[in-house]
Amino acid sequence: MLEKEVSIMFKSLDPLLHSELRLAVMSILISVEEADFVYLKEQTKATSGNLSVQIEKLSEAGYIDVERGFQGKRTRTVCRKTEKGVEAFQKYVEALKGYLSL
Amino acid sequence: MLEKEVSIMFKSLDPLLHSELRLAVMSILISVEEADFVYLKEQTKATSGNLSVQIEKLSEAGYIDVERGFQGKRTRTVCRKTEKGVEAFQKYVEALKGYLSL
DNA sequence: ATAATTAGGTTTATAATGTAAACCAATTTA
DNA sequence: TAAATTGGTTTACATTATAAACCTAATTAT
Repeated sequence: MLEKEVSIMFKSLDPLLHSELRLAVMSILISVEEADFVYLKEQTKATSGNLSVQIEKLSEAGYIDVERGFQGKRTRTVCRKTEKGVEAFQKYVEALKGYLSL
Repeated sequence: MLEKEVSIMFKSLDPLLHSELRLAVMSILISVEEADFVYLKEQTKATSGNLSVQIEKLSEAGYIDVERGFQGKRTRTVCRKTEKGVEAFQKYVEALKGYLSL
């Protein structure tokens, strides 16, 4: 009985979300319809390289959609959360609560 | 003005605590006076090697005290949170809330 | 008595991750 | 036209996480 309680104590934390920058990106995208590279960079204070890599990972995982297009003549990369991304985020938050006793 | 709000959005996450296993260990120690290696291993389902390494890191950081002694004739490693560890944990939880909108 | 097994770990080697620095192409400004 | 800026990507390095191998002491089986 005790063992059963124990086994549910610490759910594993999705490694894709358990990363400071990727979590920040998802956090922003959850609360907003879309956000472009420049905006995400400002908000997270990440370097371009790091942000580029982490966006790519979230995209590969299917947690966000990335659309590379143009704003006038300049390139513009726009990101949006996916259904899958939202679910993963919610699940991550629930799992994390087990660690924080929230 | 908006910029000021932005700058406080994502507080940086203590890398020592932003690790699944180390966070689990701290989480246990927060709620309990002391816990030995075997208990921590059971609760976290970590391998001995990984647990050993992460305990050492928390200890080096001054977040926990580690006492190597004996239980009868067998060795027994007991861990306890420190004041510094508790403060770091609380700060981490507060910072994390900014990412989860809790 | 000694050989094998278990308990309680630590050390070491490898794989995965995170990050910054260097780079590139296009655009704008001097 | 040269220099600087924008909007990124690629690459190389440092850090981290993890498992596997190892070690010592104690227990159990032969």
